[in-house]
Amino acid sequence: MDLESAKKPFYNLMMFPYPSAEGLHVGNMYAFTAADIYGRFKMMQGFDVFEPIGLDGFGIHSENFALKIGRHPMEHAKITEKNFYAQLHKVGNMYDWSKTVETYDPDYYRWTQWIFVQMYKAGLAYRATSKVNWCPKCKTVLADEQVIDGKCERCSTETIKKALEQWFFRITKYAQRLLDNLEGLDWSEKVKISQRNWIGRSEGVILNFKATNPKSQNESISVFTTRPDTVHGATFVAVATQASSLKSQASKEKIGKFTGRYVLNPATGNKIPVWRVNYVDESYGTGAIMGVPAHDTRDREFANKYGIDIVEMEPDEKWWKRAEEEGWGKRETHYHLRDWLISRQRYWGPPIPMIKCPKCDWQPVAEDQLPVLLPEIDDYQPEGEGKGPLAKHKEFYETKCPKCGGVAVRETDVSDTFLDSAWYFLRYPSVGKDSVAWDKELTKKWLPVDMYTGGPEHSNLHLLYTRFLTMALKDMGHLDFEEPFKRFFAHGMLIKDGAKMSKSKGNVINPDEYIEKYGVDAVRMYLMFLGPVDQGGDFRDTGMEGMTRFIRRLAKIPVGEDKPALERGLHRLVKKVGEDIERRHYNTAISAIMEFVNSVFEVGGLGKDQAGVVWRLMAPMAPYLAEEMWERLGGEFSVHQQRWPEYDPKLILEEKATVVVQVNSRVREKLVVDKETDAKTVEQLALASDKVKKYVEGKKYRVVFVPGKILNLVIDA
RNA sequence: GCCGGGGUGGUGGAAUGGUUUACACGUACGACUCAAAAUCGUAUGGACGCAAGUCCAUGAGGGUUCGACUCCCUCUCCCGGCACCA
Repeated sequence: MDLESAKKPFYNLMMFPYPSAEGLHVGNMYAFTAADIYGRFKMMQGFDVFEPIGLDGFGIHSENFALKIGRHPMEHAKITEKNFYAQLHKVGNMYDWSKTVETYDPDYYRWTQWIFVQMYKAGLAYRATSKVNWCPKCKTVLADEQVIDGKCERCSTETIKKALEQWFFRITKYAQRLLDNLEGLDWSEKVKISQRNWIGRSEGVILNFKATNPKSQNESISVFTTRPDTVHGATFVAVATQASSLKSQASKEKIGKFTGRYVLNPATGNKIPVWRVNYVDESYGTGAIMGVPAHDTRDREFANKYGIDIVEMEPDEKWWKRAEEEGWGKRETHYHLRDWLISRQRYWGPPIPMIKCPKCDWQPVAEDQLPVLLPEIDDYQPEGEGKGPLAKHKEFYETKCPKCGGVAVRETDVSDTFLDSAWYFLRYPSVGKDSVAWDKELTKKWLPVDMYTGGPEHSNLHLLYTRFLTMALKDMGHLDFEEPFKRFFAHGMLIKDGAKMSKSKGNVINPDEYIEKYGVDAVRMYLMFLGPVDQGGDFRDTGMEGMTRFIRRLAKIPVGEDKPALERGLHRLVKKVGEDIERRHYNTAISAIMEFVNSVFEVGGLGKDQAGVVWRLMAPMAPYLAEEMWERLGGEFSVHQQRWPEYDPKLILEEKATVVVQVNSRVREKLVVDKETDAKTVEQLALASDKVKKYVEGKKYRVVFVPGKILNLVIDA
């Protein structure tokens, strides 16, 4: 399809996979099939559907794997790319293979770096010292997701926090907008709630606890609280422990030490002690809290342990007001969202395009000098000491200052993988345009994305980063929309025989084997038949056999004269399948087709036109079979270019209806009558039946009647 | 702890106020076959019963309603996410 001339653009995007060496996971195929069916359906409805695919092959996941098997990440990327694309060609999706994106391709990361420069120029990228997760054994920085219960994901060593100077993106500046915009998005409530929690807005008050000695005001302590209405119960103030002292987030035990100081409770004027405790996070709020044992369970636990006073009280709204009026409190809104840490002391990522000059400080690399190529080096293993492998390569980092031309050094850290994937959807339509990150006209035409399909596990990080970046780029004038995905559909998880698939259990399905054995259409159909895609499904080999049987049966349908007896059923099927695909309930669309096919065999076959309708209904789900059957009917190529069939609403209506006759809400009889038959007539018919008569004879009853559905004779006790 | 999602036959699931268990898997029996596979047919929630039939059943308990898998309340278990969130 020609993207420039398309009339009714529909951008059908699925989250691109990161290519593991094991190859395409059946879970990928599950998600991609679900997305592809929707895209093919939209195409048959007359949309120009753009459905691209690519690889998220830069970053720590791929790098770790390469390290593990001792292969150079660059070489590894080439191998996995070949395998992945070969596999992706086999899953029956209508990808636009002329527009692929690989995040490790210099033609791509050139623009990832360009975005970094734009962020820097806009004041949204800054440097700060931050504590990162550090594994002493692997000597490397770990991402938060790689730390599980305080331990390194790879070697189970207890991780520590290490202070390093890093690059950050100022996502917190957009916290409120990220929150507000959620309202207007056609996303599942689940994902929206997850984002709201992640952003974690809380409204509270900064309260000032004055020092006991009025002269030493610098010994006052400010705390942040969302519950100033409990301030009169505060019997201590707790401040965070020093970073140096042990603070493992795994430990549930409350530990503290009295500082020897006292402050005054602003509400009561009481003198209360100041403690250092391990359960206060120094990076949130003011790094100090008021301890209210009567109201907060953690504070109570702590007070009990150290014998601190507990003043029982009830929350009192008046303190909100008095705090402000009397000047010892100030309303503030806080967010739990943290700025996005971009730096990675690793090899396999885009070098951050910044240069440090002794005279001019940090300068961005000139845009016409991008990309800063990632050099092919042999010592790519992370070694620690807070620096990435590139820091060992003079030929890489020695450069000149873009501003003064003096001797300067490049940044040797690379950027986070999440940055690679935070803008790829902008690139797809513009692949091949070498002079811009994205073409203005194409972007106007194709974006934002109409339908985005992917895993719910990306609700917080990936989806928040893309939204943030899109907003920032809009504010800089590079885009004219601020929400990247109009609709987001989260698929569920595919399991095998009731258990999560994992390498250690050895129950991971390789889609290639199944495609080889059963054919891609049968695998697609089976995956979609398991249940609603948003709920996930349980893959069982016996079920796979069943679907194969169905497909064989389909191919055997005798086609001849139209069967009038099937006409109504066919129109109903068109309605049902269309509606089910629209809401991504492919499982019930398939059952409906199965039911129809069962009825086809009852009447001994299908008319040619009728068959044509069925094959078109099946085209999105079973693209090859539908094509073949369509061709056999003599239909013009291709079935996928045909219009989605229409149904006649009048033909769907039955003139007969089954009315269920109940006595005291228990089913006693079923009557087939004209749809419009009135209550009296149905009642007469019902009473003529012995099954009803024996329950109501000689008794008084009242009648509940729903035309065409229910006649309930209620004998009141 | 908080926030989501869920609990329906032997299994995956269907049904969003009106015949619970669609569709499929599995199982049993039968047909075809020398035999097996494949295919086709029949049956298949539970209890009692020769049968007609009756009663019970959508995690547990209660409520609303002529009628509840569906709506409301309480509880419970499973799955997922977040978490010393001040």
